[in-house]
Amino acid sequence: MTEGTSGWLPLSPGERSVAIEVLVHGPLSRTELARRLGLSAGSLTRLTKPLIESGLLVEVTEAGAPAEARQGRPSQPLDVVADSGFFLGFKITEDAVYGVVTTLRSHIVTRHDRALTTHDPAEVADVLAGMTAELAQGHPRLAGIGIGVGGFVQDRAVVGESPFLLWRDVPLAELVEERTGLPVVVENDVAALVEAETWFGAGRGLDRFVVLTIGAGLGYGLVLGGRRVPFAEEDRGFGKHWIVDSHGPLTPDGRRGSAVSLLTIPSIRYQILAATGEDRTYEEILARAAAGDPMPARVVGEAARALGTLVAQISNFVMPQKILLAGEGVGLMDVAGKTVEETVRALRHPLAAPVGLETKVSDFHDWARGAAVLAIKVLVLGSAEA
Amino acid sequence: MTEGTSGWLPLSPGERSVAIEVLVHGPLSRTELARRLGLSAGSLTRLTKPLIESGLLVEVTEAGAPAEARQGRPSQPLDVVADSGFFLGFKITEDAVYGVVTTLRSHIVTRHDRALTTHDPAEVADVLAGMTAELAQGHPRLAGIGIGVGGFVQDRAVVGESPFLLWRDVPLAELVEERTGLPVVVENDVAALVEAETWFGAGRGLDRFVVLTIGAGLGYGLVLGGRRVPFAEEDRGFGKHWIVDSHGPLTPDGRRGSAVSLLTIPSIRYQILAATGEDRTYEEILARAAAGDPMPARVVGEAARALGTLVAQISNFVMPQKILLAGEGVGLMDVAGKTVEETVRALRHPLAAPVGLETKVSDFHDWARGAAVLAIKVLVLGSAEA
DNA sequence: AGCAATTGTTTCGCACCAAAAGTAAGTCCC
DNA sequence: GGGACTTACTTTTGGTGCGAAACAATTGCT
Repeated sequence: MTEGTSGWLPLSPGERSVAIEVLVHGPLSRTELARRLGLSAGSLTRLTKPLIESGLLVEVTEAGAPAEARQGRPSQPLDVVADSGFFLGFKITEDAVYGVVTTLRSHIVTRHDRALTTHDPAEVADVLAGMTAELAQGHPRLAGIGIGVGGFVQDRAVVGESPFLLWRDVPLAELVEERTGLPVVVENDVAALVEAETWFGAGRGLDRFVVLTIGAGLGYGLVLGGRRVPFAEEDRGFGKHWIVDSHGPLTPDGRRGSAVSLLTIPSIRYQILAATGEDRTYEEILARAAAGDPMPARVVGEAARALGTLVAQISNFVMPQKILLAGEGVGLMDVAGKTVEETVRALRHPLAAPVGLETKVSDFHDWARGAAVLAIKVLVLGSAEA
Repeated sequence: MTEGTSGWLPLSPGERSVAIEVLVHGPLSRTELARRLGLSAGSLTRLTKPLIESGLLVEVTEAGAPAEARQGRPSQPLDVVADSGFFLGFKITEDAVYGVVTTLRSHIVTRHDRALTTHDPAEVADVLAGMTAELAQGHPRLAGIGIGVGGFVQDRAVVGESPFLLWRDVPLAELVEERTGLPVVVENDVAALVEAETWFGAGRGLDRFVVLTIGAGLGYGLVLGGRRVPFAEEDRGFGKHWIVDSHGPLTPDGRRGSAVSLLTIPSIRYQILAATGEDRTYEEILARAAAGDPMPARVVGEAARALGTLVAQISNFVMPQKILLAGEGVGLMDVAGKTVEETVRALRHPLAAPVGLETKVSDFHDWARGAAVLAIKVLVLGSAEA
């Protein structure tokens, strides 16, 4: 199962930086790489040679678009062989496991989900191993597995605490490794998504970047200096009960105007249920709000103002170049995006640089992809960062 | 003027890290340094030798307190020779220049101030050069000058924009260098103070740390991963008009509840003047508020709630281990510290880790000291970071 | 005195890199 | 169409910085 692909591991620091640069920023010539990495031309020859020999990189002929044919010897761009290795990403939720197979470039090749009927760690590991076996059939060159879990994860291996699975100190990486024989990386789901977006997504190349996810709960990830800032408390969920409006409506958790009670999907549905007695889906509520139905419009408007307040506060204190709104609950932006933007404007200095807001509706497969990207990051690049 | 002291420049990266560690964390043995820096024992012998020969470090005999006399060969702690070089720090305000002489350890040796009657760049540089000449009499071994200015500073050399001096693109470092013959580092005053506190002050050794200054204006500095996060907008003052309470009182700048209009000394004095017709000093207002005089108590309480809101929002999104409140306007904490803490508690999750609040009343000499520390950082350690 | 523990030093070899010189592969222009 | 030029890459060489391991120094303990 682990045939062949183990050839390009491990990488030296120099090789790693070359691999990352090509992986993230597409085909690049050696000279261009030397410029970006601050190395000499000679070093690039030395560093790229083993990467090409191991099959991770290839010289592409760029027959399609030579762009501007300049003077001198033509450059010889290098690119990663996207299918030189495949990675598995899993996202574990309360009642299902979502799995994807991705290339080195994090493109999703296959999806595969399975319901979860138990939370017993060994049985969950069995489920993951079973899904791995099935997915391995179509893609023999699996190089590693990434698993995203809501909760606090230690050392990218042990689930220290996961409230919804009722887990404490479960060595999930070990359990799955011994069943599959593949290297496994476990990480908090939000952290994995943030890493993925920083590398390949909305935060690519940015210095200051924030990810805010809205779904069953809220997620918050901060990237500064191009690196994710680790917050232990955050993964435990303590940090998220932001009070955005102490004059706001009283909501289920008994605290006025907390972001969780105003913004998350269950809270919005609960508010409608409590007010009208009708149990509507999130999409139905958004549609009615858009249509002008007063009650849903009020709840959605309140949520939009809460979101705008959060965005403004984040902008004020972190000053990101971009904020990515992700998760299943960002449909809000389609209906009430204008309210969000107005709220942000009202709470910021008129001369402050406008914050870039990007919305990305994501389903559970995107979370799984995030976990796969983390596996790529750790396994291909040798767990550079803690 | 620049005799002798130029011997220990420049340092290699390894030597630099050793110098910083000893400078910041006091006397350390070679073995201890090897442990902290992740280097081998042999490397420490190699790295410390030139530092000792140049006179920057010495082996101290620690005759005073051998603490626990353990088994084995006794360690040989190294310490910086604090008076192997002196540094000048200046803080330029609208109507005065404040100067200090500090040791390598940033202890203030001498203070010297002078009124500023002009804002012409050349004349200001003349004043700085004159003060330098006077201070150099008592301390011949001056190694460099640091200058803190409110406003936007480029490349630690050019004042790009300073509203209160009405400067644009003034090459202040160059002007002072050619008058004194000493190397000069110019930086935004808040940035310099943050660097100083991160190195030698409240933020020593912390990973996540925030500085909030209250005075004629507000200042905000963020340290993550032990490094200050640079915000270009921040230095321009755009980021600080945080709206902390959109239901708050209307204040001079025409926007409801901005932090500047609720918290800064001029704003508080203005509020009292507008309400009572009496022009009181900041200290008088605080004293009256403490005594229970309703009008000052209301204004001060409002300020305390605004400060608490800021602290809570910063805690929520940056999760610092400590927030330092500095500047001339933190006397507020003595009178209404309880209100601040209550506000913070009300706006955070009950299970969230409590944020460490530290208050430090600072005068303009502390700002000047911050500039001196930056000069130490850049000049001794070779401008490691941008 | 002998042994263990701990710190610091010396020596050696390896990994990595920059500089410089050399080679390859194209364009430009008379 | 053929030399001159330009740019990309490779090879060679030398230097730097580091770790590993052997060695020396200095103490406490028995």
